[in-house]
Amino acid sequence: MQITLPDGSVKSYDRSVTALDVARDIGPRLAEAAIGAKVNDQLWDINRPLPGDCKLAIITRPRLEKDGKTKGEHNPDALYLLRHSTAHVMAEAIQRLYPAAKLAYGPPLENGFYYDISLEAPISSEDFPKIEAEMAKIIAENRQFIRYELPTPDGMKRVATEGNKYKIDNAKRAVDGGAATLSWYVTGEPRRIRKASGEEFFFITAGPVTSTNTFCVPTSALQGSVLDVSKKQEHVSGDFVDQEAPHWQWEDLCMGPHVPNTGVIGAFKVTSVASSHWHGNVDSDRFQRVYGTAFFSKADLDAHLNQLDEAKQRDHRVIGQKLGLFVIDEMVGQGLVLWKPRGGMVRTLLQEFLQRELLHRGYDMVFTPHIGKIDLYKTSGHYPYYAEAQFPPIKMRDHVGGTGGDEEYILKPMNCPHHIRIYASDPHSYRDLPVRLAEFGTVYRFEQSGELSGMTRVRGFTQDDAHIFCTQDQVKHEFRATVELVQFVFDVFGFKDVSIRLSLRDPASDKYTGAPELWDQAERELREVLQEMKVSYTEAKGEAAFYGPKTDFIVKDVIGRKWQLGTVQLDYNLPERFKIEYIGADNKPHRPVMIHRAPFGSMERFMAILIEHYAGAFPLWLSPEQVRVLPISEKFTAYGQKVTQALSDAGFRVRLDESGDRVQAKIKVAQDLKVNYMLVVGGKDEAAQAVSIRCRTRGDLGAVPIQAFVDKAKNELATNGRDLVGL
RNA sequence: GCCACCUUAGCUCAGUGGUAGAGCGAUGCUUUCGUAAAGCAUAGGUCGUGGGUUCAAAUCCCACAGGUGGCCCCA
Repeated sequence: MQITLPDGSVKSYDRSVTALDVARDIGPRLAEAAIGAKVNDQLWDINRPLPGDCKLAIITRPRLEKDGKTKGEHNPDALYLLRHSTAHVMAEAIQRLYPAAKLAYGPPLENGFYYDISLEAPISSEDFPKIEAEMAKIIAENRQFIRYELPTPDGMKRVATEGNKYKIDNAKRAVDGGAATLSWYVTGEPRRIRKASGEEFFFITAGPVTSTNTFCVPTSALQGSVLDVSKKQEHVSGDFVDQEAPHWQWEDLCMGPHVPNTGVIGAFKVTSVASSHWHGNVDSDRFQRVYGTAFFSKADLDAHLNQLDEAKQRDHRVIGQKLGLFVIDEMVGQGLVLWKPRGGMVRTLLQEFLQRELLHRGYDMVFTPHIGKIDLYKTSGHYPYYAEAQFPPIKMRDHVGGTGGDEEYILKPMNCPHHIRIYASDPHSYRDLPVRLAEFGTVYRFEQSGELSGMTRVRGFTQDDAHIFCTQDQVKHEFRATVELVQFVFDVFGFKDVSIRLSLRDPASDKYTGAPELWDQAERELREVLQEMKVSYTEAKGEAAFYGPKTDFIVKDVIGRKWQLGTVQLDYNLPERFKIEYIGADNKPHRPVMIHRAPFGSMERFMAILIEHYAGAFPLWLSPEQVRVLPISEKFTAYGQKVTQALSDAGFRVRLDESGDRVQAKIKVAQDLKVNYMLVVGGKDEAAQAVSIRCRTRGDLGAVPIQAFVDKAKNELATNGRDLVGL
């Protein structure tokens, strides 16, 4: 057997070996730290015989710093194994506490793991300590994870015997996916029984012993952590001279792999419980989804929990409240955002910034109303396709005209139909194209109540929307220009962790409108442009808009949820539905192509992410309050007013703190509000006609003449923050 | 929409069946102060809403509303 190690060296064996055997041959310290392996880039149990010639990398537990934290970066593979194993430990603990619990599915996650479990009574956070205590016992017992495999017919029989329909389903899926065997992991060495003849057997049982869920194998069948069950017997007869008392033994149908034993789990926590559904289907069985996380050390866990706490402080809902940026008022309605003056200032600045950029890039601004007649949306396809996501129609009767008919309007769920009608209001020559119509257009969607969340998911929001009408020849150029616009915008705000998703239709679904050939063409063109631009992206089937494929820009919020911000969508369908035209060089009518695009996505969601991105500390150009003047006592209020006026005249957003507080208190207040610069003014400053600058991050920067501060601050704006005041 | 949990002063929160509390904020007075909270005083609450149990409910039960975490959804 030829084993190729990561450094390229090769080890040869003429016998079956496990990754641990190889690790031992390399060095005792490696073997000591080894908890798993990667075999041909696939995770593998450290004690499982290697499959033959292969590439092998040993996964070790991390080295710890003096303070107990992992040295350097966490190894995702090591954490994966650890958390997958901890999920088993938690499931066992829950089954011990609630014997009726049926397990469904328990994968590791980026920051932890969960297990979907069917329980008779729901559990709550009050039950966590009990579960954690039970887990701690299992970990203290330092039990081995032992793997055994059964050929699929035998394996299916075994899951059927256990009678857990979810596991039966998991097994069926594995078999349908081509698995030749099914594997189980036993937590802990099984009970041993010994016959008078000296033969020793493991007595394998799933959960509490019954007549049907047990079998026996000779103890010699345990090699490494793998139990060879090819010689299993349902019953062993004869005289037993030594028999361990029946004890609880736990196993789970599982692909693995796992860490070698439960003792590897250094620190863990059950973090939350929520509900989920079998196969994600609402009409199907409901599970308790119990979340937890695990680390190799207590210090790592504490650091992680601290980080979560800090993230909570960065949450836009928390900061929005603290800084007075926005409020969502019960009396106004769910999911309807009220932008308070400070938030409104930021939004105005965002709009000014983008609008300047759009005008520069050949867009025209338009305005359209918030409602439209229902036929408009029937033509566009919104109404029949997404009726349940819209506010119900407003019925109007024409009393004055007496025509007697009812007219129905809906709050617009999208701006495109209105923009299409603007396009259609004039004849167009190919010479006019592309036509780029932009609007900060407010739309209303009746999102499910359970989905609403701060400013990231709301029922009324304003898209920084635009629709580009162009010829087929112009599509790729225009599409590329819009993607570049989105990239430009994200760059201005310093968003680094952005993923690009090419959202395609799911050919199996019937929720899309338009001919498949047009979809294929649009999807092909988007893909080509992204490839030409050499941007990395992932493709997501089924994520397209109902009228066309799109390129979405996804960012994460502070608690790790992913949100789509910018989007660029290619659309052959709406021009067709509205039968819009332009006259080509051949003097014949042609159908233009539409591109929908929104760099921010919506003002609300963008603002939410921006608040979290900056932790509320907006850069000078975006700050609702750039400067606050702080007289050291009320005696200097008059001079403070003079300074405030000078700054205001110079175009800055500035306030004077006229309270009777001491300057320390004024600073505290201004710091908490994340004001960029505080100007402390007292007798010395007045005498010199100066201001003492304090920066919210860099503290006291010393005194300068008023005009000098104005110039420095203007320079900071002009250089987009590269030249900071005080440097 | 579904499941679980939560809702007490403007904000953050304590209060597990027996007369509603704290800190911050607000207001007033004193202090007139040089870089992250001066001192004192006062006001502010039918404890989300409605119903029920009880001699007695912020506290227990039910319904509704809103929020949070998930699920489903997401043009």
